[in-house]
Amino acid sequence: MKLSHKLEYACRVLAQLARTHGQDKLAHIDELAEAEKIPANYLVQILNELRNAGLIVSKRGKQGGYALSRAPERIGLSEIVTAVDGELLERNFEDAGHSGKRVAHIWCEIGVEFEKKISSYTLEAFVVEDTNDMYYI
Amino acid sequence: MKLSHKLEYACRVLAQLARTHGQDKLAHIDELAEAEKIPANYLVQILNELRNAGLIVSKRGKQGGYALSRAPERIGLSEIVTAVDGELLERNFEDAGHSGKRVAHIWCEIGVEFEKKISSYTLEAFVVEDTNDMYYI
DNA sequence: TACTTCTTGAGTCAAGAGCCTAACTTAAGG
DNA sequence: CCTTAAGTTAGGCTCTTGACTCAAGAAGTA
Repeated sequence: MKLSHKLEYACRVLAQLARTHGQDKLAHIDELAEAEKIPANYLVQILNELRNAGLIVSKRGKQGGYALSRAPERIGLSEIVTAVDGELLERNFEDAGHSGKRVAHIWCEIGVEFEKKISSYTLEAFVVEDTNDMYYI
Repeated sequence: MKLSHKLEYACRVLAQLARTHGQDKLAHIDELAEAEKIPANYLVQILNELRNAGLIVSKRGKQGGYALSRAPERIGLSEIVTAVDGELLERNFEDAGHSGKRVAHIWCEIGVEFEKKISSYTLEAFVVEDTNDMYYI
C-alpha cells in the first residue's frame, strides 16, 4: 500500500481545488503548487491527466486556471486513482506453476476488497475539517 | 494492487511446500523452480528471505532441501508479505501542503483495511483444492 | 575425499518515476 | 493588432529499483 507520489499529489491538489469549489475564481498552477508543496513542473502533467479524465476543467489565457468539473461529493476516489495511477486497481496475476491459479484467486479476492474500500470514498472526504487525530504506521 | 513477482513467487513456492508438508522428504530448489515455473537463480534469493523470516527451514548437503517450519495454517499471509515485500504493508504518506494531513489520514484508513484483509488468510488458503471458478479483472 | 546441495555477495539490464526545458497555443485588455 | 499572462504539449534527463544472472564458497553426506 505504498502510493506513488503522483497519486498523493493528485489527491492533494484536488482537495485544494475542492476547498475553493463554488467560487468563480480559477486556481493557477503556481498557487496550487505552492499550497500543496508539489513541484510545479510535475503538477502540470498531473493536472493534464486529471483534465483528460474529466475530473477538472481548465481555461487558458489571462484569468485562466483550473477548477473541479463537478462537486467534490460526486468525484469518486476510484476515479482519481484510475486517472493518474490506474495500475493500482489492476488485478493481473499470472497463473503459472502448480499453485498459480489458487494464489491468483486469493489475491483477486483481496484486490476486490481493496477496490471496494477505495470506492467508498469521494473527494469530499479529503476536504472535511480535521477534528480527530490520525494514527500513524 | 499490483504484486511484485517476488511476492507471487513466494506465495507459489510456499504453497508447493505446503502440499508436501508432513512428509520427511525435503524439496530441492530445482524441483520447486520447475513445479512453480520460477527462475531457479532468483528463487534462491526468495527462499533465503523466507528462511531468514523463519517461515521455512533448510538443510545442506546431500538429502538437503527446504521445508515449511510449521503447519500451513500457522503461517499468516501477512508474514509472507512482510518477509519478501514489506513495503506492501507500509503506510508512510507524506504530510505536506494544506491537504497532506487529511489525505494521509484517509489513505491510512484504507491501508489498515487492506492489512486486515491480508491478515485474514493463512498459507492454508493457497493449498485448498480448487472447486470454484475464479473471477478475473 | 568427492559430490551434492544450499549460501552469499556481487553484477547486469531494462523500465519507470519524477522532474525539467522549451517551444506552442489561447485569451484578455489596451 | 499587440502584448502579456496564462495553460498545453512534447521531449529528454537522471536516478532508482525490480528482476534476474553468475560464480565462488561453505557445509553436510557418503
